[in-house]
Amino acid sequence: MPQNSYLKHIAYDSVVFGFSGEKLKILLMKYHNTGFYALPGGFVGVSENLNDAVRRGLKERTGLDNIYLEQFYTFGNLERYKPEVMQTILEANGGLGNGLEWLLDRFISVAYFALINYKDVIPQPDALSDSCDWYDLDTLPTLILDHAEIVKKALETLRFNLDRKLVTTNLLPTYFTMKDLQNVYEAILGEKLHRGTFQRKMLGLGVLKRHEKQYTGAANKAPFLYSFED
Amino acid sequence: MPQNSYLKHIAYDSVVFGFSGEKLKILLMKYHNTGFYALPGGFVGVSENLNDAVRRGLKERTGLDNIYLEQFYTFGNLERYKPEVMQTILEANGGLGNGLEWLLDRFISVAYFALINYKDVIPQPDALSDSCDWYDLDTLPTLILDHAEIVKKALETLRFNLDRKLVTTNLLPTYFTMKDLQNVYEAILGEKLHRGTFQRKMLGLGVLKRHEKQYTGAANKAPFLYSFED
DNA sequence: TTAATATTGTCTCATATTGAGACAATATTA
DNA sequence: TAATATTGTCTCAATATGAGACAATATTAA
Repeated sequence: MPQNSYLKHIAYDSVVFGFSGEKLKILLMKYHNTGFYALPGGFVGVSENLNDAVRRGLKERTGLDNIYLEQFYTFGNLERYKPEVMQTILEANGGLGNGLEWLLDRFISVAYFALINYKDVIPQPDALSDSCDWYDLDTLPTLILDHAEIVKKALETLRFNLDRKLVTTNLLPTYFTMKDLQNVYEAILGEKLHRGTFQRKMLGLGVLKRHEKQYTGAANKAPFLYSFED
Repeated sequence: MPQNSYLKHIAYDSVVFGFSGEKLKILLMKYHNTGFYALPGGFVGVSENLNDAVRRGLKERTGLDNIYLEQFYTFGNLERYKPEVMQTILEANGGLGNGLEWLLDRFISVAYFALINYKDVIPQPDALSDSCDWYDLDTLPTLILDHAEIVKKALETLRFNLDRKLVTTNLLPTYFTMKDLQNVYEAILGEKLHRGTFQRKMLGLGVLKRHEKQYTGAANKAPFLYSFED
């Protein structure tokens, strides 16, 4: 794609949350030959909606359409302008002179978080990256630029909105148990919740549909499966 | 300022809320010879933090420093790219050829809302505008581009966060009565609140400091004045 | 000087919500 | 058939909320 196909100075970064069943994880890219870890991000086509650009990028990394996506902040501090970082990445990938000099400019980044069903995703690296993989939120590697701050703010926003909207079902498969749902809440909030109270509250929302029981073979009463009422 | 002093494609718009004592109002600019109304906005210097650019712009319009400011969304749809609007504005101000052609490009706009004490402000127009003045939120004129949508989202965000943070004191003078505070809440929420319950809740937060009574000359019990506990 | 009036600060009471534990129901294994 | 772990639901106390009631004023009218 020729360089003038993207808007200058504007980037996006996405914090893709997944839930393994125990822990919250996010997707990180590792760049070729640099040891640099970064959030999956990209640029906005000159004839493309900002939100569409982010969905396009997520589709490339995760293969998923119709992802739950929320824009939460735009980072525009000067401290995030470190051309030497991008220079290193480009040099590790065959150097400049490929019409990629525009990447060395200052960028303002619009940040989004996505909530997706961990098991549906096979992460895909891009041309500049060795890998795109899941990392535990509580043991992340060092990230480039201000990406650690972006992750922090994403989690804060998610927590802040948790009791306003039932978004956590996006982190689970279509059918899930009440315990699965509680595990997601506890992973996001970082604290234990009372089982009876949690169950009462979730059922009280009136948006969960109860299905048949899930017989796992465990030596105990089988839990109901639920789905999100659409 | 030469054109290359600003980052291309990036703008900001600000929804400045003030409270007249009865109604919520916002600041609007009216452009010379066009009848166009718009939110106060601006651009980001190449060596300037995004947040600082917004504070600089607000300082020019309101004369105020240390304003309560919150970034709430970044608007990047293609539909907001209407170069003919900016062209009309520029032609009404002496035409192009002044090195202002970059204003005809596509812009992504980072939107902020500010909460300020209405009485502290003497609105100041800029070079392109006839006026910068307060308008009732419920009887706004037609705004350019997507500015009506920006206002709508600003109000939604303000409402959504209203019971999480005590931000409304930013809309009042240093000393205010409980009724003043309740009026602000009612104006933002668009509904009446029960007096006793409201008072109990606000005092229960433990962040209001009670001062002497306010004797206004009205034929009734004088209310206490409060300030925000810092 | 006293009564009338509007508004305030606070209280009470009914209702709703929340936090924490208790208990029966069950799906499996010993 | 008993033991065990976990689930669904209930109960009860503690808290919070919604709505009205009432005494305490600051002023005006009589």
